[in-house]
Amino acid sequence: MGTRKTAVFSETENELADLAKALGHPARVAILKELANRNVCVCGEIVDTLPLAQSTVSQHLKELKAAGLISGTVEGVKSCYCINWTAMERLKNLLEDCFKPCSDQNCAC
Amino acid sequence: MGTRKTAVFSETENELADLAKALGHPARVAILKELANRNVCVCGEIVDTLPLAQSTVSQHLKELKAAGLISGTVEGVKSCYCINWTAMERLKNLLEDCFKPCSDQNCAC
DNA sequence: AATATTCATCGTATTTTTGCGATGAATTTA
DNA sequence: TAAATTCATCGCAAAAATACGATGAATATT
Repeated sequence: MGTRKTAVFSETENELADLAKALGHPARVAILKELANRNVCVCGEIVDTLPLAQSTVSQHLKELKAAGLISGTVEGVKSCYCINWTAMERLKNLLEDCFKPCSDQNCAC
Repeated sequence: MGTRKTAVFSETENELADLAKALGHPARVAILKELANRNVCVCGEIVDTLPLAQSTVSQHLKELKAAGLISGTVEGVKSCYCINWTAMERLKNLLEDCFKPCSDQNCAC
């Protein structure tokens, strides 16, 4: 119990769910927004823009990276992150492809 | 601790995060897919398509409804659900609007 | 060399999520 | 009226997520 039964769902369902889950926190949305706005890859400045502890932000960055939504490189003593636009596009495409409305829509709800 | 600090983020960030979180589980993705494929609003047949207990599916439906991604009506002894295409569109738009790449992309990551 | 900065990781506490069986209400069917 | 069906909710257990401070490693600065 308490464990997600991922093995039981399709590849695509899990992929979309994982990407969505990574986006499913306002802090991570804010981080991605920040990364999208700066052309230069930002590092710890992200921490300054968020009302969260450094360790917490670091954890969120780790999650985004694990989901493939961002990439990061070490620049001396600093860590530099930026958005993975390919993954963002992938998310949009999955969203588009998975939920196509069928031809005749006569829902009563 | 353990509580999401929603009050600290912007309306838009929270809205997108909430929609994404609702989508952040393969079972809920599967449910939405099923609802998208059937023009007739489906009810408990969803349970048959998923390898989860009825109570678990019911809970996922509740979450999707709370997020506004689906709507449900009671049809006698049955419950009828269908996708809220407006919310799906809203999710896509938020995704599009929040993460616009800035003009000059020279990321080194 | 000593100090400072940056940041990932660890440990911990709390809350939320996930999942299931049991129960019960509402409606159908027999 | 009695039995069956549908399904939401409750209660519980286990796991994951959220958040923070402390620590330490790596690099910069003085």
